[in-house]
Amino acid sequence: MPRVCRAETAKNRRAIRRASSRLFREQGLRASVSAVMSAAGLTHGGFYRHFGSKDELAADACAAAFAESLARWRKRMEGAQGSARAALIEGYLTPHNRATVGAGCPIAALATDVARESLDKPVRRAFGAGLERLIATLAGVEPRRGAGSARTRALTELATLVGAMVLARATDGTALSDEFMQAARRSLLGTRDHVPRVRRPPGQRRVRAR
Amino acid sequence: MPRVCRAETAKNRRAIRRASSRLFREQGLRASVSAVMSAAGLTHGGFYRHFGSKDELAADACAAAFAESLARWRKRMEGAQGSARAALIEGYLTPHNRATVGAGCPIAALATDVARESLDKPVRRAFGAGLERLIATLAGVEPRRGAGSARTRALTELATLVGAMVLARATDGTALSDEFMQAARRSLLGTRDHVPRVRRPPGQRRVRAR
DNA sequence: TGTACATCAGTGAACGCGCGTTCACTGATGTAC
DNA sequence: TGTACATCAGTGAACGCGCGTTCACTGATGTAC
Repeated sequence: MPRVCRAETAKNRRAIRRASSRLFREQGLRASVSAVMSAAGLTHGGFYRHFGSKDELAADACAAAFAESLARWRKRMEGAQGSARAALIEGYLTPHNRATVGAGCPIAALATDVARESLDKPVRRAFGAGLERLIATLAGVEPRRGAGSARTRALTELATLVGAMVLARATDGTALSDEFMQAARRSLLGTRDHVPRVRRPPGQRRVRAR
Repeated sequence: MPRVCRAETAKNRRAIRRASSRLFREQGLRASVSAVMSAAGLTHGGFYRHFGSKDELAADACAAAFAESLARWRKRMEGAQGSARAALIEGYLTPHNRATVGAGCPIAALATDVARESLDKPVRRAFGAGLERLIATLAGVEPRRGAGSARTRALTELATLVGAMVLARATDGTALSDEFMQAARRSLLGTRDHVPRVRRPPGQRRVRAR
């Protein structure tokens, strides 16, 4: 079935973007063009009508994954009863998120793959840009606490979240996997057995870690 | 040159182990058998005299990388003037460590790859076993601080270290990369702009977090 | 210690397979009149 | 609005290449006597 109408073409492009965004997160950047096209319901030959190269697709898929992630973060923050920060953290460190790599955080899924790409690859720019947006969101989530350190705190919290998720996934199926997620939740949300005395801003919801 | 003496065979096996341990960390588990053998100074055909499969090699290489890492941690702890914990953290979050993936922490290098392997692959057991040993080391580093939470603290600290390193590598070449390492160092070592009042055990060296 | 021979570590070609990319082809779509 | 035709989205075969693994071969090593 050759030559498809413009609306159909646009729909197919979105399908390729969506499929690649999922498959790259699940399998890494080595997920094949054929697999992506097949998941989008097309044959591999038509790929180059939509993207100039696999590298270009990787950047596009990465950007799409970050956009999706950012939208989810914002939704969680807005829907939070009490601390938006706690809502983000609790929403992140869940067994469901651990299991659904293809729909989850692109940082935890792709950071190592991106690190292995050479510095001029387009996926690096897409990753960096998406990352900066998530950092800004996380840094802005609770404007209190000492001067210029909101960003520093956000960077560390993100590192802890991503590290815990990556480690939980690498140890999936063992008790250690749950331990990583619980430990990070407790530490970040300040349950008493980890950080003894946390000064909690008044009016903030007391969060149960676990 | 066929049939080599036993000492030579053992030496070659060590060369394969060393090369694979480095290449897997650098390129991921998709580093090829040919590349490994070539880096070990051999041709690819002889590989199966040493290992039953690439999966078996991956497990062996992973175990070797963890052994190397554990030895380095212990050395740092013993050589520390002041806080052993601070020595570990400062030794981990360095530009040198960020640049030398092939000789560095196997967790930061391989966790995502391991997470993508199916649960029955031997590399998962090797990874889990090595990880537990590093966790035990980190948990035992400072026996103080509230009852059963040494392990919980170690798990979170490891997540933060690994997350910061992975993120620093993914953003290598940008200012953000250094920021990740500095933020994690400050947070973990308790410089005042992040965690306001840390009770420092007496006699412990005051650490500059850059 | 010396000799005869089986063993087996390493070589390099070959296997079937999947990769990223190219290309001739198709015919419905979009456009010029 | 209708007609003629150029465009181009999608197909499927093909390209050169590298993958993990196998195998016939080699000859120095290790062993049995």
